[in-house]
Amino acid sequence: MITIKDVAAEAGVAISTVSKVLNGYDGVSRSTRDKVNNAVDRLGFTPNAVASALSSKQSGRIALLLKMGPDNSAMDEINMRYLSGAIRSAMDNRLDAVTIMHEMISGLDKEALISYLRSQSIEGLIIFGLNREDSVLLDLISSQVFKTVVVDAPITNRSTASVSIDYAQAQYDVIMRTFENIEGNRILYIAGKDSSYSTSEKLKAIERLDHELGVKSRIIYGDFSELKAREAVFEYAEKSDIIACGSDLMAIGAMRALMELDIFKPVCGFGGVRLMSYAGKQMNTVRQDFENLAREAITLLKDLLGGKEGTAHCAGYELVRMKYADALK
Amino acid sequence: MITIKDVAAEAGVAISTVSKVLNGYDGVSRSTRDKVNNAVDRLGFTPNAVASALSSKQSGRIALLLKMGPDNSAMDEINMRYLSGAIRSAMDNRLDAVTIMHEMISGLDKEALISYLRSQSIEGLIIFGLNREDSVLLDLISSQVFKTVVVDAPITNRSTASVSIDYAQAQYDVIMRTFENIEGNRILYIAGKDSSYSTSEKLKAIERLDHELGVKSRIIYGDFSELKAREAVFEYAEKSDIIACGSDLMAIGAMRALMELDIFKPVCGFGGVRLMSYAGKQMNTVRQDFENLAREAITLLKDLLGGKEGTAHCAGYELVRMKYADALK
DNA sequence: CTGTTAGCGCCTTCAG
DNA sequence: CTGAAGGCGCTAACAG
Repeated sequence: MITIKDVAAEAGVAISTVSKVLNGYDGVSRSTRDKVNNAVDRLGFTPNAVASALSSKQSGRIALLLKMGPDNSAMDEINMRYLSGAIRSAMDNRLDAVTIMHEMISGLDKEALISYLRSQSIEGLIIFGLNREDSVLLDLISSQVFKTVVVDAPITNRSTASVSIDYAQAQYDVIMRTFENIEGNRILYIAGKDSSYSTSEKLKAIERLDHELGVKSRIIYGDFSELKAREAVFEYAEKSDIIACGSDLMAIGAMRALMELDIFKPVCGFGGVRLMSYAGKQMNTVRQDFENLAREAITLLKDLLGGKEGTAHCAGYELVRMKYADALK
Repeated sequence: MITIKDVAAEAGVAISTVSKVLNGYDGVSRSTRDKVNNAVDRLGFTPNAVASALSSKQSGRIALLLKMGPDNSAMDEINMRYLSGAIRSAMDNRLDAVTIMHEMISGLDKEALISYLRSQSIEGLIIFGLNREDSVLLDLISSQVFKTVVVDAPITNRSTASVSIDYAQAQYDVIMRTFENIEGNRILYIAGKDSSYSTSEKLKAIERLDHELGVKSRIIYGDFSELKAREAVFEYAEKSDIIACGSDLMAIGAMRALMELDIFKPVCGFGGVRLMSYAGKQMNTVRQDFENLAREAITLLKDLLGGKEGTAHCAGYELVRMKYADALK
């Protein structure tokens, strides 16, 4: 293995000088910088990240915490988008991202978790899919031991930032669009989970609709399950004019149920996953750019690691209409 | 941060002794071992993996190479299964897994890639989704610079092992089952990609059917695309008795096309992803246990890192019939 | 602007 | 069976 020492010798300078140019510090003349860079190229030197981490006490390692959830393809699709965005962005930011599934650490208490993360030299965390039931994680966040970015939950403190879209507005928008050309004002809202932060936000949209437009809404918790959404539709569809769902997967379940009942009611979803194309009819949904959300999360984390304070950020979304053709690329 | 030194002091022994019990070496008396372990617990010590890696020159880091492929949920589902299995298993084996997407390194030539992986202190690779067109990776494998396990491609050498299911047999089995109660022997086989190793294997099943049963088969390359499978069906379904597809996604496309044509032909897929439930009718498919495949890959890699030679391994599969209810959990 | 010199935390011979 | 000592490759003051 060829080391910084070899480079120094090759370039005819001191070891620390090499380190400086490698790390982009200033205080090195143009000419020595060139000498060093040439030596690096000539020798095909690549710095040893481990040694660097040990020495600088900065590993640049971050953990991506994903929730796999009960097996379903929609969740997989979303997680994959998150991952893809986060990993790429981490690479661009010279951060070293390891991914961890919630279940892998679900047995640990706060102390054990901290100790585990420390032993992995993890400096920062990005938490996807956090909800109010994740008490250990919530504690971890308040402890402020690690710099963390929470995606889709409005939690911040000095070392915690958050990103998400404006769920209340997005949910409002997609329902409004779905109301176009519809008579009636009874909405069956199939919400996600009580413990989900985004679900609470989305429910604000329903409240707002109630007040602003005198909409009559019935709220059922579908727990993000296709099956439960299906059952809700069997039970309440007749008495509703539109069916709004807190997730695309539930929208699929709802649409399938309607088809079996052989009645038509407009349905809207939330998320914008390709899977939705399989619902059977085209539907409105809110498309979240999951990759971008992850990228923003990385940027925020980088800032936190750089010493900035945590803040809440808002990402964009888009209203779209998905149909089977969307699945065909 | 509390170090091995503190533990040594607390336990009243030398640093090296602590190191030994930590790493499970023998040559330490039962009583000192206990003293050390107690000290570790009392202090809540967790070893610093970075220092350990630097010192031992064994990072225990492996890279998981995933191919995201053109956006589709089936691929996401499979990748997520692979990842989930690999990451968990890596954790159990005290390996540190980082995931890398093929596209992130697609611009690099062999040298640059080696240098990149080296700089990340990566010792081993697990490559998912390799095909004959990935020349840089193929070169990397033959160079034997890293211990690597290839999933789903029969490549081995002294430092390369492989795992996959017996595609030829599995494809044969699922087609045979689909032939049950069907008259006729004309099969439309929608294959994956020419450059895919598993596709070649699956095609052997067709050959075998031709010889053994006098089946008349027409082979079309669908490139794993739902759309292409759909088009193939529009063109050739009438002249076929069953339609066998090299992937579930293509099977979905095929089934949808049949429904639009309003004719019925049995269809079978391959993979066993939940997504298949959305095809519209129940279908036979080969269910691969992707998580397990990944776990086996990790085990093999661990062996390779431990000095064993590379070998080819075979994993199991199962024939199943998927229907919409499967999507409902 | 450049070079010298301590460590970072742990592993690993090699004496004792 | 235990302890002392010398690195691993790099960073970061601190002199020069």
